[in-house]
Amino acid sequence: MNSSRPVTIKDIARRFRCSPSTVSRALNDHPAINEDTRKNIQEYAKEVGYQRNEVSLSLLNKKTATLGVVVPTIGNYYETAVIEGLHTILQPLGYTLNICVTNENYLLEKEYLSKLLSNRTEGIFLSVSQETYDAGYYEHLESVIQRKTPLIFIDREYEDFETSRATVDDYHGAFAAVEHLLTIGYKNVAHLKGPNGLTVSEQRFKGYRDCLKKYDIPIREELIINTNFKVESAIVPTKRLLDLDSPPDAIFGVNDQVAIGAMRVILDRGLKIPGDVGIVGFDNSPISAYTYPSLTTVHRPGRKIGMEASRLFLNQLNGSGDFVHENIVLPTELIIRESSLRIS
Amino acid sequence: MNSSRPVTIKDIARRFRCSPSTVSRALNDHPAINEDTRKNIQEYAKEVGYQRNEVSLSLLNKKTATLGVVVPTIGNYYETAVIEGLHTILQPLGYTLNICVTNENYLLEKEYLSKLLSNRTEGIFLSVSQETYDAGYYEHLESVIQRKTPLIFIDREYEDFETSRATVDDYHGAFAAVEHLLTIGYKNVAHLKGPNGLTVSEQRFKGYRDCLKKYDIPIREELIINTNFKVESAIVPTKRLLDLDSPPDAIFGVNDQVAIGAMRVILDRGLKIPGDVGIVGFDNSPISAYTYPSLTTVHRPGRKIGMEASRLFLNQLNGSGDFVHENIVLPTELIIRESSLRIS
DNA sequence: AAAATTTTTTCAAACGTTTGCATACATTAT
DNA sequence: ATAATGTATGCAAACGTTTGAAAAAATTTT
Repeated sequence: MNSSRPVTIKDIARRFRCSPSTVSRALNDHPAINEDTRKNIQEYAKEVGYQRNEVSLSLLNKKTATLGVVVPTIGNYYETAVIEGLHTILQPLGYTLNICVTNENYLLEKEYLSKLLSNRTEGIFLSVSQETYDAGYYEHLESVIQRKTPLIFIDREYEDFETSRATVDDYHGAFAAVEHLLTIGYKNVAHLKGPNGLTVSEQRFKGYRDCLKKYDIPIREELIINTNFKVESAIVPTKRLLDLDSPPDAIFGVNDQVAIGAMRVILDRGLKIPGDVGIVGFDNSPISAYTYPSLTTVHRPGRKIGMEASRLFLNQLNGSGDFVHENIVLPTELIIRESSLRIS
Repeated sequence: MNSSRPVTIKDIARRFRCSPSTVSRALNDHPAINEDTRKNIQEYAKEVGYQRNEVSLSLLNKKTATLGVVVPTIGNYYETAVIEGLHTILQPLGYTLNICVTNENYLLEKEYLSKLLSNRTEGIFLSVSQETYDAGYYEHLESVIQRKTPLIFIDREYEDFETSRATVDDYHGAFAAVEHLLTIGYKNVAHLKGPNGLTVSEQRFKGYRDCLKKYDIPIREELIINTNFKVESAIVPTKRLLDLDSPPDAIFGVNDQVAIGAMRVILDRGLKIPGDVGIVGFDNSPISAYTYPSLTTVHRPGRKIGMEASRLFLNQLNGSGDFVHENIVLPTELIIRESSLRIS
């Protein structure tokens, strides 16, 4: 059993009866190294499977080439699209993404941030957890700020925090969705809302509300019911909506999952979509184009958000001390499909 | 502009005119430190936001408490469930998961593995990319083996590799799915297959094939068409199936996405599900319970796979040199829903 | 052959932390 | 007063690598 301690530069130096510096230089193609020495050392290194210890280099250079991505979940299409976008830009620059999933849990988020800092992560992309938002905690961010580690908020942000942000224009996306329903003749639009407090939920809700206002339609509180973004969480609320004395003739879901859940309940009642009830979702997840009926939805550019967030990070990194934080808001796009095509 | 170099133990030592050792001991509650000294130092450390540099510790202890999770994608429910399972077991033990997405790309997979080794990751969970599988490359794994870094295969494995594995019993899952279709009266079962070469694809295909054999049904090559797991990739193949002179009366999709795509095409043709065509998917993704009609599927225990894989890793870590690799195969479960309930 | 130049190699410090051992100081027992 | 004990701190090495400066070796020029 040869213990498998990784081969170090010192081991190689011993083997060639030279100093570690020589080995280091030989491996890095330093010009001031004899051609033969270089060749021999490189060959031997390859042979014994030498791999340089990046940990020691990190310590020396105070650079880890690692970035933290802290998100509440990776269960939805959107988050994975964001990660893909980050990846697209940052991987080629040599960065490793350390993806941390908080499960909407404040304590975990705090722990991850602390760990990322301890590991000298060079930047953090953060989409705060629901618990964090609910409780209004933010002390755990202080240390990130204090250490001047670039911090980029994704989507869910603290409004009173001085950092760069990349967000989707949820407000206008929601507005457009509801306006679309109203203009083709739906009168009573319900909203399956996201969890209270989260920016995405609230912005979409505002878009819904303001659009109704614009068309002089009174807000009916009973048409607004909370969900938790998951498909299951739409079932009971939709039933409640349909059981109302004056049920809605259209539903705007906070995301596609919820909209799909709602569709199911509606179809089960023998109602027609879009004939009896119109449906609009949010996200433009791949599945939304293939449900039956296909789902009208608001495209949310996750990949672009990831790429923009990367750009924000890079700007902040290269920026001077008095760097002004940027706030990117990407537009959404209404994708009209069958679930809202009223055959009048 | 105070440069934000992180506070070190040396800085604190200078401040208290003592040695770094004392500070280190004070911060770690070493008994041989004067109570006052300890208190003062700890207070000051907190005040200036000291956070110990884990990089230096990693170098010293040759421990990084980091594990690599290398997967082809995180876009599907299953993968995220696996990650959740890994997380559930390993996070409480202090491990950080470094999630690397290869996008089914061999070069990226290779680069990630090399980087993980360079960063002295203590273990690697690997689900090999399609390209890797296709090409039959495996040199990039040699260095992992050589360094004796625990390597756990998840689902997609090289059959000729000496490592621990956690896989789902795709074969029997597929078999059960097809048997279900046959026993309730479907005669011509088509299969929307996954990409060639991948274990999951091939095992499910084998289950399909062997089940037909068991029931003395001849294999019709034209009823087996490839997809790439994505919902879009099922559209054209399904159309082709329906256009056959003798079209299938049931379709077994390699996963839920593909099955959902197929359903859409079938419904668009005015055919009834399950009346005219029965459908079964694979994965039991959350959405499958809420499609219209709901989808019969094979439950794939992603979370459990993650937890079992963690266990395999821990066993290997604590195991002696002559550790025997384990091979865990978890059973699947057929979930019968509407899409295969023939109303005869 | 000595001096000047070029080429190649080594030395030593640095990154931040921990830890066994030595040392200094204070206290108690002789 | 001296020796023995106990308490608190410092020294130095170690982890693996890079790099400026010094040194050594080889080569060229005078």
